[in-house]
Amino acid sequence: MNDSTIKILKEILRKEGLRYTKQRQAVWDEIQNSKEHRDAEDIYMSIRNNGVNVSRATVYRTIDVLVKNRMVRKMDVGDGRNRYEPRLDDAHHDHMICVETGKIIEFYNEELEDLQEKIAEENGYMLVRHIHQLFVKPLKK
Amino acid sequence: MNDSTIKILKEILRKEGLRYTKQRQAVWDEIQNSKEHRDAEDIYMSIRNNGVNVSRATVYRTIDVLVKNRMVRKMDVGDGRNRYEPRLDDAHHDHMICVETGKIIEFYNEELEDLQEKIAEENGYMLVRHIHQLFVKPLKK
DNA sequence: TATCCGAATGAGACTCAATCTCAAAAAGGG
DNA sequence: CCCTTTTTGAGATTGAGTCTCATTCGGATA
Repeated sequence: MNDSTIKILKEILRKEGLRYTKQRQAVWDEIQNSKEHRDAEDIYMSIRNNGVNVSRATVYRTIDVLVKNRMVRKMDVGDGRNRYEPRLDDAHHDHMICVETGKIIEFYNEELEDLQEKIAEENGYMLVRHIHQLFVKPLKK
Repeated sequence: MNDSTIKILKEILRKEGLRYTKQRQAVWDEIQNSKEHRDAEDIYMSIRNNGVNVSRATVYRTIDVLVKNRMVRKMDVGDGRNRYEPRLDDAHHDHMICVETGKIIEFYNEELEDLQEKIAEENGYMLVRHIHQLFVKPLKK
């Protein structure tokens, strides 16, 4: 939809030795244009409703490329369906999931990030990535 | 297999209004007797190999009861198959997964635990539970 | 210990997200 | 425009996990 992210996508596809197609562009547009945490089916349906012909296979295949290239973050909410959100250059964050409302709250805590690296190192490892979800419920007032 | 854990299991089943059966005992024995992080199919096959007749349905149903009653911890390693480990009275811990060898290392860090509660509270929530996995690779020496 | 009834079991059907297949369509360099 | 290679898509397949329901079993009661 906007010039700069089209260029980013083309750049990544070239780097991966893949071709630029309207389906791949549509998948990236769809994820990029909504900050929500959406599942693959939702993304697939939205693209079709926008009039672009695409298959589930292509949606999944494209998401894999985007995840690998850090354009999209894949998150496991624990209900069997992965959720995806755009990454672009925004900072890393983790998620808090309200067990009563299902609401997803993003958070970032520097101390937490540092601590994780420290723990990995203390065990002789280097942190590659992490999954961190807090399941919470509202504090009663 | 050992008297005290049989009593614990019977106690839980009674509390839940469920009957004590050899299948339920076998599932608990199987999980309890190995400190590994095993998947349901693995547990199912082991029980059958030990000569106890059991179905997958019963294995899954029993695991749910054990998880609910904190006898077993269910963990999502991110490959689509949940792993289970005995809990008994051992302290809580998180997991570090080596992306090169697949090895699972357990860790516990008090500071990390406190920090998570603090983050939840700062957002107006109470921590119920959390998922925390560090994907790591060995530090080169 | 025998009876009885609701709970538990198991074989296999089913669900559903995700992956795979492969013929047909499209990309893109020449 | 051609040609080769990649991509696509419809639908089949996979696989973890759940559900169904006729049959079996636990265990309270007498």
